[in-house]
Amino acid sequence: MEEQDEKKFVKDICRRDVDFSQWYIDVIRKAELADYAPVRGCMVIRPYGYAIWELLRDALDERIKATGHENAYFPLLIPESFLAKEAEHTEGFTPQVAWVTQGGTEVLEERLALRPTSEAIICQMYAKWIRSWRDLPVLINQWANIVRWEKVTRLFLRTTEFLWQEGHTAHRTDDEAREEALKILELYGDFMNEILAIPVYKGVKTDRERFPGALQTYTVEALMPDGRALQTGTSHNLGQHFAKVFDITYLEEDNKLHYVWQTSWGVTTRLIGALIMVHGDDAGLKLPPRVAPVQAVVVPITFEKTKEDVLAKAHALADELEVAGLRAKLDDRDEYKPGWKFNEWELRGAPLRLELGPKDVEKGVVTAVRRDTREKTAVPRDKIAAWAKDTLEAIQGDMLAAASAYLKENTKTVDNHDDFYLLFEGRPGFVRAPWCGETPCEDQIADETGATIRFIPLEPEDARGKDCAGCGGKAKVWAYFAKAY
RNA sequence: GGGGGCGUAGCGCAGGUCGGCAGCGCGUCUGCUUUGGGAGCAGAAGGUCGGAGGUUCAAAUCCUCUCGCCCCCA
Repeated sequence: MEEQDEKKFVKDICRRDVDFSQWYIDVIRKAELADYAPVRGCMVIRPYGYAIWELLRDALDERIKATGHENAYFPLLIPESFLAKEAEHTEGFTPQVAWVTQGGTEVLEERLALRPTSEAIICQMYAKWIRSWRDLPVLINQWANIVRWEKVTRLFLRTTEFLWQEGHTAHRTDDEAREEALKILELYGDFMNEILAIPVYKGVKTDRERFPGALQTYTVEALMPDGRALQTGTSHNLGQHFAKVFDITYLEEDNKLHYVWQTSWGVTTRLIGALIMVHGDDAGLKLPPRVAPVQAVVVPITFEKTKEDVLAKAHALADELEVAGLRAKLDDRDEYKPGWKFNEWELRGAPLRLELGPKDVEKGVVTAVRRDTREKTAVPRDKIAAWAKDTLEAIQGDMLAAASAYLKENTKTVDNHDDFYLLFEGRPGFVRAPWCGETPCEDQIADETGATIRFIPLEPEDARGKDCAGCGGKAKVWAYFAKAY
């Protein structure tokens, strides 16, 4: 009976345990977050989905600025010769670059790349702008669109064009650049915890997974409910590779020319994909209050005789919540019944639903329902704003706690080859295992199990004395493996 | 890189083997009755069957070419 009721709530969404990818696509389309565009691999982010993006973008932007960074904007088009300067970078990105070869009727002398990332064009400008040690550090971020010609696409997770934020900084010393890269990693982690309610691991990428052209790539990794890891952010310590090829030099206090030390870092609209997967359930989307476009939806329950009165009171309720600083919305559409609205707002992930009908009015209460627990509470009308504020905070915390518990439960440790391979016959989540540190071994593990090293912890854990879970040789460190998106 | 599926009304699809009036469900619109977990009745609108060419008295259907999209596996 219980289960039947559960199913009745939503039609048209595939159950998560039946087909997770189908569920993911269904939620995106039914909640109107995005739609396929009539262009290969591209999507349209619809108003509701874009509202989520704006909320998380603004929250992140605030943190980026609070740490001394400024926003700027660089061109979409990058001349081929710029892109070709850093060899490893070029090799890494050329398979994915889209080109402009013609302007109007004129064939271009040099093709222009649609930026797959902006190091090339930004470094070119930094070479011009940076003259003296007094110009450093340069701390610039840009919000932009990116084009990467991916073979396989998936809404929000991998599309030909996507939105992101990319920070590009230049520093006087190696240490300062490393500190910057780590500071941003920390910032990303906190942001995902506090705003998105997504717990993450922070760590370093192995050589195999490093950003093309970087000295070191730091990563933020989350776990999806299907047991696959998703990289939700990266921060690169670029060293002096780019400085040397783009000739970004400055005059130090010692009156000598030095190359700058650089970082770059970014997160993308992929975060919305993570939000959907980490928190969603069979009823649809479940948004953490801090990024919910509608935090509290007011649904009036109207009957003919009391309609006018209830509607007026519902209106007043929504207004009062807005004044109290909540993103509240009155759903007074006449053409849908309350039951329909309940389902729709659950599907769209609104954290709180406030029902107001004649019985509530009579008793002086509002019937409040939490999206995350479906818990129903009769809240005294005069206390509703304060209650809603507190409850939204509680929901935010509870959602993080639930996701953290899942991450913890699905992080396992094994210390030998057999257990390791056995685990990866399924999708065990993160697996912590001893590793020898050799790329060929890592390649072989990837070939045989489909799992890759997602990260090595920032404080490497000594695994000497153990055998490598892959090749059986002498292990050096504990690495975290997972099958990834 | 390999494999598979699809293109017909806004959305989801049937029809295709066997050529013969362009269909169904949902949605939309109008009206009335309704409204505490996806309402009911009555009526209406909506089409270059992805595109081009061919066969035929006749093509969504058969043939050739072509464009596009999606999914799965590595």
